[in-house]
Amino acid sequence: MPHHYGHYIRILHAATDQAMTNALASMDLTAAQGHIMGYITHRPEAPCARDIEEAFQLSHPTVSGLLSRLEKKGFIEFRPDAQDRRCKRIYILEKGRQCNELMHDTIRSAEERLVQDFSDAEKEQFSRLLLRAIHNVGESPCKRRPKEESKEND
Amino acid sequence: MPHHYGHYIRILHAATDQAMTNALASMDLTAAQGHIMGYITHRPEAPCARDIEEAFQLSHPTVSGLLSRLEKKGFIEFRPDAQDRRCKRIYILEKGRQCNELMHDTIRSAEERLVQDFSDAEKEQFSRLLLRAIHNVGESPCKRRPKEESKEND
DNA sequence: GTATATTGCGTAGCAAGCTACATTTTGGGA
DNA sequence: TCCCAAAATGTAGCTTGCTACGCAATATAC
Repeated sequence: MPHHYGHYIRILHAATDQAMTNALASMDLTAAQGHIMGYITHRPEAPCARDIEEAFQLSHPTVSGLLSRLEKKGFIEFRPDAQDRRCKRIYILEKGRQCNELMHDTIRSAEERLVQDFSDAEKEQFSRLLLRAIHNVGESPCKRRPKEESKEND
Repeated sequence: MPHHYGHYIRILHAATDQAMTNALASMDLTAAQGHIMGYITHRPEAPCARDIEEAFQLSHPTVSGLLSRLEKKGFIEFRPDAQDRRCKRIYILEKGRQCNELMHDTIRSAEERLVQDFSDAEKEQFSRLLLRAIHNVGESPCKRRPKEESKEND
């Protein structure tokens, strides 16, 4: 009897996404936007769109849309890079910095709720199985080649 | 150190969805459309949109859009119910029936690939943990109340 | 039998994902 | 130097998900 992993994963994704979006609604952020804000905030250097595409495995148009909505709402700002005029660096504005703590806690507690009745061993196992499944499927949606050299540190 | 389940789940969902969509592309079906076709096909009675919303936990507009695209491509057909004029029953057309076998195999092998190096125990565990996580999150996206009475059989 | 609630569907409008293509800038090679 | 490839972004157009409406038909209540 086959297990319907695809179905479970779709349901689980929809549910977690919805839960996080609801939890962040008071801050005027969606789940996707919140995760990106978290990434930008705890980066040492102001990232550009490309960095976010890499980190979240998302296509450029997707990231572009998310960032433009964040900009329109006043969470972030674009400033051109002095060295490379192709690249627009992303800076957090005051409004973005304000909701950082609350957002971080909100996301963390949503993560914890997901596995609230799991033992430590089960949590480990869940992570391992998810990562193995990701690896098995392969198929990164936006097919970007792996970028063989690891840049100048990070 | 927290595990980023939300992140893993998002990636896994995107990857499986993409893999299934690629696999079904030759039949002019997407993953979402394929799953619905499978559901309609192996139903004893011609279902209506509402049945699909229940089965897949999707909102009415989402299902409505999917079905209208399937209709436009000639996979299905709507016919009004004789008893209840509100309800449009969904019938599979020849084109839909033709790709049924191939589609079923394609989806099944994508499911198997996901857990290709899992032991039987790990497969069981994966299903159990996914279902528990879904239950923990709760939060059904389209908040339809649980329908306290379980209808006549089925 | 009529009034109201429920149910099924349709549509508008939005977010978030994708592909495919164009544009600009950078950088490397002949 | 000059030309072309690679990289970063922009934009058009699609699917899939949602909420929030409204409408028509049925079912229930009085």
